[in-house]
Amino acid sequence: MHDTPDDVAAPAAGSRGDGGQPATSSYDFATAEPRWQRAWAERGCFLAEDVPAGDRPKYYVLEMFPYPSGRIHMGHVRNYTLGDVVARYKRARGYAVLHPMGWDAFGLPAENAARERGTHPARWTWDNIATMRGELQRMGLSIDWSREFATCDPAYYGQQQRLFLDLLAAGLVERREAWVNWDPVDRTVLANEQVIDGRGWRSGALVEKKSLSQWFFRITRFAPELLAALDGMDRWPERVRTMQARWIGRSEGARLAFALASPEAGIECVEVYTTRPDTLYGMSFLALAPEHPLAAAVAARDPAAAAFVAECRRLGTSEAVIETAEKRGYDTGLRVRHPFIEGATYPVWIANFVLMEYGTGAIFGCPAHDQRDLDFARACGLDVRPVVLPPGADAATYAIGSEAYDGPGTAFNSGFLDGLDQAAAKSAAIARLVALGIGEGVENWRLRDWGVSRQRYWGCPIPVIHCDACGIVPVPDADLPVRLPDDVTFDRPGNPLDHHPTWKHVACPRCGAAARRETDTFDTFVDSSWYFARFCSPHSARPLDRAAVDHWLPVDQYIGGIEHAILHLLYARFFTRAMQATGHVQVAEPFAGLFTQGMVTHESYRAADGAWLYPSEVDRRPDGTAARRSDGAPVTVGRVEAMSKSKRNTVDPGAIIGRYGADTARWFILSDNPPERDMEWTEAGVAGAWRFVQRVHRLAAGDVGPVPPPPSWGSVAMELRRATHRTIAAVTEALDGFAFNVAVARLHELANAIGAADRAAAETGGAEPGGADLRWARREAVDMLARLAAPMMPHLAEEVHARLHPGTDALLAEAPWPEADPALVAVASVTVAVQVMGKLRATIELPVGADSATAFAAAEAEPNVARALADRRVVKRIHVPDRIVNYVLAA
RNA sequence: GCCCGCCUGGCGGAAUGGUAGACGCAGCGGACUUAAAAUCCGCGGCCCAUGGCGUGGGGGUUCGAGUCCCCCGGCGGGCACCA
Repeated sequence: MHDTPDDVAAPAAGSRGDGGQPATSSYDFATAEPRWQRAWAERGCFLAEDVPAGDRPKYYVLEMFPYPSGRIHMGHVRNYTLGDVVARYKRARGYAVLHPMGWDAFGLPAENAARERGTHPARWTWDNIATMRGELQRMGLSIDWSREFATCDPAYYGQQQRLFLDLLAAGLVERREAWVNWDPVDRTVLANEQVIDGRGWRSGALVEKKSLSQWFFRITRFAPELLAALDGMDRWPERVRTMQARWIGRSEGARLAFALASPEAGIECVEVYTTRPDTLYGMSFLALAPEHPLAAAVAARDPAAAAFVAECRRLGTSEAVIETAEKRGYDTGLRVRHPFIEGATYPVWIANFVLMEYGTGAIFGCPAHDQRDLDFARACGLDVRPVVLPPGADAATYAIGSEAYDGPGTAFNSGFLDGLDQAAAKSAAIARLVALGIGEGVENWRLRDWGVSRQRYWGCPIPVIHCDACGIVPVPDADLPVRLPDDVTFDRPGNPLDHHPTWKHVACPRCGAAARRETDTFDTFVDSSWYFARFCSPHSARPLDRAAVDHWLPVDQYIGGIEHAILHLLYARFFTRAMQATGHVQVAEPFAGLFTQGMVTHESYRAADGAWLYPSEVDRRPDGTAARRSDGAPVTVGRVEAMSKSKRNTVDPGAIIGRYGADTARWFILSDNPPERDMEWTEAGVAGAWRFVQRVHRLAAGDVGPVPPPPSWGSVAMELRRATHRTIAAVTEALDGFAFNVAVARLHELANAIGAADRAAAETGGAEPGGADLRWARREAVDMLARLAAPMMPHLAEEVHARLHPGTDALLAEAPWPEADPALVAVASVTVAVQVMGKLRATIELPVGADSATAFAAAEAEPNVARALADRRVVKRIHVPDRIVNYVLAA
């Protein structure tokens, strides 16, 4: 049987030593939580101003906004709890906090729902939003709901259209014919980043190549800045910065033209990009991508070449990735001249490992110093000629085996480059190429422009009109937003906007002739590339209000999943720079601090027939086995892994909150481990959090109202006060460092200290008559427990606060963060470890700041220490005040 | 293959180069109870125990290493023919 809160009986009365006050019954979160949520809402505790009048410093906390898929999941609970702790804590620390919420509401699932169930995407989306808003509100998040928006609202996407037209006018958008990744299942174009292992990131279908006219954001224009700025982003995780740097992929090298010994179909030379111009003397072949124009020219007259090219294309996206592609090639019979060696020529091959998309689609092969070239040379019987001599190697005998050498060294066998180190050889080679007029030093980027056209209905319409006479015409500002039509059908594949009988037919705004609307919509990553800025002035009639964004941006703390390390975060960074260039914002970078949370995991369960079972369908037995609840059939307990619908190892946040309350769910999700790591959701863990919530409630039961300060303090009261103030300091430090699990541990300790004081009080009654000092100290301790726990369990904290401060209507949500009294944090004496040769022999109690003479005397008085030192010569004595004493003995 | 991270009791984890294992979970013992639940208290790394060994393994720096350096292993993640 599973316990529910309702089954839990009231705790025993008189458990405290303060006169036998009966404790109250267990905490009724079900009425308390909504009550405090209403109180916060009525007082507008969490409302921010677009441009605040006061002089409080600003703090913008943002969690990645959710896609309204239907219900919230535990990943959301973790994400939004983390953000809420930060928001509530910073608010208490005196910041004016902006903590908004919205909906990433465009996207394919809404259209899939329309196709599968006949629900209109808008209806489906808005229903989901309503459900999920309710679930988030039950979590008690300190969100400014007056700023809420959904990206599928014309009020939002209309402004996005304005931004787009500004970017278009600024030359940051381009339309061009491009080979695109076509997802045949979703029937849409995918960005390179959305193709994973040759498959669509959402559908999993094998991606095909297709040529279409597309809109592109010119993200490559900002590649240098996007890369350089990563260095200064010290509040981003190192690995995210590394991933982005690699994605942007700057390299330095040379671009040079190889002259063909005899022209082919009018082509006289082949351009090559290389990062190793210093190894040109080691060349043994030139290789072309199968899609290279020269390869096509050869294929046009050579059926065998054509067959090889066709085979590469077939293997291209699919099997080449699955198999560990073997290097293969086709000798075209053509030859190119070496740029430096008079009269030398090399064969031109078509090779399956050369990519048309990177560099120039052709390479020169230097097998000795590039592993891929070496593999290819060995497979095709080509020369291997070393031209870089590793330090210490002998030029006469140095040879390449099965591994290419790409380390540092000195050029040899290299004509005018001989004896130069790598850097010098590179510049000398480039200088010669320039002098010969056949090449130059260049930098190259891996980053591609961002194609944003999607052949979908449920997205933001791209606000342009195609006119046969005028070409591409922006939709005039007065005609914005370009709204999606409601009356669409999903009974055939492709884009419903294109099928719509009237929507796309409009008059050209410029010449008035019949023209067509663009029927493509934006990639939904566009929607999420500026939403954080819109939150600053969500109701503005322009995309952004300069005063508001200048005040609030950048986001001080952004929190979300690592899965967005490249796509979303890079697009948002680009968009911010684009908005800066068009005068919409002042800042260049959107997110000053980034925190990436770990996943929520759970055991998975399988019945004998192999079917996955939900945790709620399974009973865990004390002996570690598991059984299906419905019939007791045995269940196999599987791996602990990320919660997913397919494995059914999900736990419904709504059910947890309904059963235990939001505070318990929040407390558990924070308590078990550091937030950047994966956490395992367990029933036992929730139950533990539930017990602590109840315990805090019990500690605040009974007579806890205001008491006059006592004239003096007994030792029990003083000890409790010290524990309280140490906790204030420790929890503050933990929250500053995102160590929420440590903050939880420190609060457990304070609760333990209150319990210990209660027991001591039962014995001594305190120093003051009637235990006035203890009553005061205890009340302080409970007060601080509630205030320090408030960012994490806000409802119960309010409940306790209200009980401690009867008659006040001040809310804890508006109260300042407590400050530790340094005099109480400081301790009078410390336990100092005594080591002999680094091994612990004793501990001694010393006054704080005791000098070395005192420390050594006390240490040597310890029998264990004296014994260890007996008959040995002490070479050195070390004393680190308040820390340690160590004796070094002669060998 | 390359890059990044991680490895501490039965489990999650804590620990400015200074007493390793805070705090919690699970466990065991006790109190309370007619009984159970709940609650409260206590115990808890390992061993040949006045001592010895212990933070994946091996080496190093240091008076002192979970922490710093080098090598190796394992696990996880990211990128992947980027010329």
